[in-house]
Amino acid sequence: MPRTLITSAIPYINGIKHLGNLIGSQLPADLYARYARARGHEVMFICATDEHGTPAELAAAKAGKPVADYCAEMWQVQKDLADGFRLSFDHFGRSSSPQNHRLTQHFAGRLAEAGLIDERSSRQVYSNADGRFLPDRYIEGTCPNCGFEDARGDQCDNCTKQLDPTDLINPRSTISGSTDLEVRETKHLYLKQSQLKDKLDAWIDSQDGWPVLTTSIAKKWLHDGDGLQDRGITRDLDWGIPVKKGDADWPGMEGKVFYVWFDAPIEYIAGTAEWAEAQGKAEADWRRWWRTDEGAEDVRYVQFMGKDNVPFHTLSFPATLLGSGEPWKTVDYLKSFNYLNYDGGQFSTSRGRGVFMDQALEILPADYWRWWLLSHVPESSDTEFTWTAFQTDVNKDLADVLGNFVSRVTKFCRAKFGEVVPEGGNWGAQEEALIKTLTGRLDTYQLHMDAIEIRKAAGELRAIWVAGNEYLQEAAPWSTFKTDPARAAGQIRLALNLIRLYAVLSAPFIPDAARAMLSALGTEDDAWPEDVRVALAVLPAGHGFTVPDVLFAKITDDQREDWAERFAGTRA
RNA sequence: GGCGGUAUAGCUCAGUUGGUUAGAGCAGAGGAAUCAUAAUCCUUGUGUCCGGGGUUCGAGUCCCUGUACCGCCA
Repeated sequence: MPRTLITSAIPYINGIKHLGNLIGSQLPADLYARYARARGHEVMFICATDEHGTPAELAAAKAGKPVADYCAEMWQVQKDLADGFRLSFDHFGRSSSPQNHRLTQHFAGRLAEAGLIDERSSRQVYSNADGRFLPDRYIEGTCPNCGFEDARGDQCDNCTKQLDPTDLINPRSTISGSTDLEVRETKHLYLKQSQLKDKLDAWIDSQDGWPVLTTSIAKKWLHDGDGLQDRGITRDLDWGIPVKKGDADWPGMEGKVFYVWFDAPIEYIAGTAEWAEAQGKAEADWRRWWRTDEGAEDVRYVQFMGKDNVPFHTLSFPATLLGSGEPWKTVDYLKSFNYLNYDGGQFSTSRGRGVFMDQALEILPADYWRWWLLSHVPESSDTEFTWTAFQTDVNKDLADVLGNFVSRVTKFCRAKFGEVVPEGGNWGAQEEALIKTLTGRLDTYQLHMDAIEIRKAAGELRAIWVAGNEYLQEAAPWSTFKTDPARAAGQIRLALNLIRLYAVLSAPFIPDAARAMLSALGTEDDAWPEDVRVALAVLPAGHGFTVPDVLFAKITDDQREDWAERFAGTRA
């Protein structure tokens, strides 16, 4: 049995994500996980929340809560929304878990032993009032260059000159507004990525068939300018994973934590360890997914992420894994996405522009969003979400082509034969032609899904739905029924089986509707078709069914206008 | 300022390593059917493939250049 490890980029903890974030990693990852399971793979699908760092601390402070409490609450919120979208994670973890603490410290220790970590001193701004060091963007002051009063610590937005926080005149903390700041000497750990440059370069060259987007971004970081730079992996914060060398203390690093980008990808591994604990499994049960010396040599590991995350997954995280000198599983295929734009502009979390995950589920069932987003996933370039396109596409594809097919077949059968699969009639040329068409299209569909060519797969699935309508149109059971009822019965028996086949093939995209279809047909048989001819005979004559409710109600013009207005501006 | 991406039918997008009359879905037009969520099916595209150069027997597809939009970085 093939084994597939799937991870989705982990969403940051502060706040609810918008649809652009969803389609950029979690949703396509879920599609692939569902498909792989349906094809009989043993799948481990991991996601988590990314909880450390200054933004989380500030969001918690704003909410008036301890950061740990805030993160726990927001984790639950994100977990519920993931469930709402039917994201089928085997585990949805937290980067703040004990497992991640241990693993992160372990990796740091291994890297130190390998001579890949440097201690370097730097001068940074400390705020006495806030009791903390301030990252560049949390310091503002007057620009020494142009006199602009709200220049940030890293750059003046007025004259665009790059700044060092210590250059600012009358600097102040943007957290508290305090001007009681001083410059302190502080030591930090740096991961010597530059020493791993050739190894990473060779590793990327050894990958076959990665999307151009992925490799071009990685190559640029490797070769641009002075090449891959060393990166600081620690911070002067309270909230995070304490700096340790494995189990041992790290002299000089007391009170410091690892920087969020260092521990976040390690959470993929830790999340699998969390899964094992939650399932009451042994250590070996998760290690067989991640250690090539403990059973992971036959695992295929696929990552999903937006293009902004590519450098971390092609360089930083592999640097951690390869640099450890241990046989950890590295990614085999990295699927990256462009951005989804909203109605002529960007989705914006800060301005509340666009549709957020909670709002989306308030107005429509998950399947509507899943279908539209997946069939328009920004694979080769940025894509545009517009309400009119959403309305016409969803109405056409889901309501008219698929939903109405189910409706017309089941209702016709009920009217002429009752709610039971009718008996009689044999397959003729039309049926043979349909089987031939479907066999070819199924083959293509699988090819696209295997290659994670999502838009093409969606197009093929839609064509499979259309083939059913074409068949009905040609077979015209409403017509044959008048002259040859047995023939009509045979046609409808085939059409009812077609509904079951559609449920199975569509389930990765629209799991709820798929379940509703199977349920209406009174069957649990959701086996992936090995042979179309056989699959179209699963429901035998005499098998009872019920006419389901409308699968997909259409989106009305009023709804569309209402939503377009509601989500255009600021989030309530 | 540096870097990257994108510019293809009214709209959203496909177009493998350059090769014959540039495609799909939607929208539009015409027709068929009437089982169905007024849902389906068939037919229908005279597009300067952003502009300008160049390489080539041949370029949407490669090179140079200009323009527009969008990101990323410091």
